[in-house]
This record gives sequence, C-alpha cells and structure tokens, in this order.
Amino acid sequence: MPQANLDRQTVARAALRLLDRAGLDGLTVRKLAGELGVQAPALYWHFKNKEELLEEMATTVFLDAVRDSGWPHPDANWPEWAEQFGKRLREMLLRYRDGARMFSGRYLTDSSFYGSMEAALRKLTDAGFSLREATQCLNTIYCYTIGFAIEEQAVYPRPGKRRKRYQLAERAKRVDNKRFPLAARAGEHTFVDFDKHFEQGLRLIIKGLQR
Amino acid sequence: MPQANLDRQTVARAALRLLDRAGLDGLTVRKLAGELGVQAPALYWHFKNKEELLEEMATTVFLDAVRDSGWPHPDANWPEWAEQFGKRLREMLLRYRDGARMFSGRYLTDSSFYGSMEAALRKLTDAGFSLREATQCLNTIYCYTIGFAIEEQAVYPRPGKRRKRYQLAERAKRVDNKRFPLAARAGEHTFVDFDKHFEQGLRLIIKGLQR
DNA sequence: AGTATTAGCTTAACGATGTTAAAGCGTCAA
DNA sequence: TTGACGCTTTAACATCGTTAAGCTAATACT
Repeated sequence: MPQANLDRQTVARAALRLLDRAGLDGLTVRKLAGELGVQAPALYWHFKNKEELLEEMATTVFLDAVRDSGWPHPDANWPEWAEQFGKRLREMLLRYRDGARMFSGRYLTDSSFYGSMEAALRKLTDAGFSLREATQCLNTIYCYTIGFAIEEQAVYPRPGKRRKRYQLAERAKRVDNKRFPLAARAGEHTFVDFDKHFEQGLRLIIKGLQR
Repeated sequence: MPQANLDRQTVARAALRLLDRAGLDGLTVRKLAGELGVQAPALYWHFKNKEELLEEMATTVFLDAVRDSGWPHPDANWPEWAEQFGKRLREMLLRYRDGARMFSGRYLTDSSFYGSMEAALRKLTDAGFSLREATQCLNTIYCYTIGFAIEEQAVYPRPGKRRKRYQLAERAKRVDNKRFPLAARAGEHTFVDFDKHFEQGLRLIIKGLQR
C-alpha cells in the first residue's frame, strides 16, 4: 500500500463530499478515512480533533464561494451589492447537505477570510456608511441568511427533496382550519418557493438600511 | 426502589436543566437517566428516540416563553409588537446553553404552537398587512433572530462567559491591522454588546416593513 | 379478594462513535 | 549505513444511541 500523503485540504474536500452523501450526523471519522483509503487515526495527524476538521471544511466552503462567485462585486451600487452578498451567502450554505448547520457558529481560521471582510466593509464605507453601520449591515444580512438556510435545510435536506412532515398535505391534517385559519393558510407562504421568500426578506432588510 | 413514574414533560424539563450544565454535545441519554434516578433505556418508553426528546424540549421552551412573557402582547401598535416579538424570541433562545442550536430546525409537535402563530398573524393582518406580508414579516424576524442567537452563543456559550478565541485581544493578534484596518476595528462592533446590536438589526428589519 | 394484564422499569448487550498510545514503515539526510 | 522524522497502522478505551428480553408494581376484571 503506497503512502496516501494527505493534507488538510484533501481531507476537508473529501469530508465535504461525504457530508453531501451522509449529512452532518453521518459524517464520521471512520467513514471519511475509508473514503481516503486510510485508517481513522491517520486523520489525527492532520487535525487535532473533529471540530478542527469542521473548521477547515467551513473555511474551504467560504473561500470557494468567494473565489467562484467573484464576490464581492466591486462595481455595483451598495443596495445591489448587499443583495448579491445575501444571495451568494445563501448559495454557499445550500451547496452541501446540512451546509448551514455545518457552517453556522463555526470558527474560520484562515486569515484570508479577513480579506473578504475588509473588501466588504470598504465597499459599504465608500458608499457613505460609518464602520459601525457597515458592520451592522453585513451582520444583519449574515444572521438572516444563516437562520433562513438552517430552516430551509430542515425542510429540504437536499434541494427539491422535501421532508415528509413538511408536506403541505401532512401539515394541513395537523393544523385545525377552524381554530387557526390564518396559521393553516400560512403554510403556503412558508414551505414553498424558498428562493422568492428569501429574496423578499433580504430586500426588506436592505430597504431598512436606506436613509 | 420506588417507581419513578416519569412522563414526557418531566423528562424534557430535566433534559433542559442538563442542557444548561452540559451543553448540547454533553446532553446524553445516560446522563439524563442518571439525573432522573433511572436507567437509560427507561427513557425509550417515553420517547421513540433522542430526536423526539429534543422536539419535546424545543416545544417546552417555546410554550414556556409564550406563557411567561405574555407574548404576543395584543395591545401595542404593530412595530412595537414586532420588536417585542423579536426580543422575546431571542430571550427564549438564550435561556439555555446552546438553546439556539437546540431549537433551530427542530420540529414543534404540540398543536398549541399554532395558537401562538395564529395570534401573531392576526395581530399583523389586523394592522393592514396581507397574510403573505404578515407571514413574511414573522419569518424574516424569526430567521434573523435564530441566526443571531446561534452566532451569539458560539461566542458566549453562557451569558457573560466569552470563549477565548473571541476575546478581542486574541482576535487583534490574528488580524493584520495594516492590511485589514476595517476588519480589525470591526471586532469592537461585532463581539461586544450583543443586546444593542441585536436590537439595531431588528429595528432595521421593522423599518423595512414600513410602507 | 384473587387473578390476569399491562405500564414502566431493569439488565444485558450490540454496533458505532471520537480519540489516544504505541509501534511500524518509508523516505530522505548525514 | 545509520539515524531521524513524517505519516500511517494496529489495538484499545470509554462512551454513545438503541434494542431485546425479562422483572415488578400498579391497575382492571371476575
């Protein structure tokens, strides 16, 4: 058996492929090792523990998103830019199964992350925002997007594949149309067309940022 | 040994106390059983599996929040009401360690949940919003709050106790002040005074809802 | 009151998980 | 040729969620 000669990036990318197939709960050190043709403890040469692997995964996803979407679009007025920022963020989180849960609350190590942040902040301060306001803007959009994507992926673990419990028919059976007529009908507006609803919420936030 | 005579509520409340001490990753079936003076498999009489226990916990937290905060305040104009809605939601998520991660994306079983939803939707439709707009409003605030609380609890696992890596001094060491002056200074606006920043973002969303 | 039933628990065990310690192998430098 | 060191293996540990089977105390029925 030749030496595998792994490094953190190779492992993290294999982990992302596995994440897509097995989900966050199915992402185990042994399966990942198997994927790489190696025994489980081998991975502990490259990562202190599983959490550190997850941080590398999150960082990888982030840097990929920045790279292939041309984020953060320097040539656009700030409301357009902010909308793109939110959309790209969501696409990033949806790229892998359980992507939002994997990413959220995780610590990004790579310092090149700060480069993207700097560019984003500059974009907004150049548009006339104070640093405090710019930070606020990014953070609000970021939090909204994280929350949205988590709830979305709870309903659609994979794009297009809705969980049974969230089927409109299933839901309709549970919620009493007589006592809760509004809540009953709200399902139509909550569990379908996530793309549209995300963008509406996003534009709402951006509208609030306008003076 | 007398019979413990547990029920789902008793177990869920003990689980919430344990969650507070041990965190979501430390919340194990065995520890919980120990807490209740019982063997681990005993809990499987009351819950099909751990996920079902987590759903009961989430539902309990939600109904408690509705009960003791008098949510949803029928007597207030809608912007005030919406602000209270967001604040109460966040308080609920912060009440227990890892509360946001525990709650988010979880399925609420109890149908009394729909009662609260109905009241909220009525409040907003009475104020002149269409059902679609009302749903949108609730959902946007909800997602923002979930995302915010997850990030907040990643920094402050317990109120007041900040994680080392997020100490401002630690952060300052990592981010290059020369290359990323804005990102470096943004730390002051991101990792302190979460209460204030949450409310600012929240008001931003509400402002966007105004016609 | 005596007996059958069943709700609620225990004991024992299974397979899987993250992680560590120690030993082994391969490659490159001295 | 020898030594060191980078990377991997084998073996093992404690702990996890969960199931199967059996025990016991409370309830229901005659």
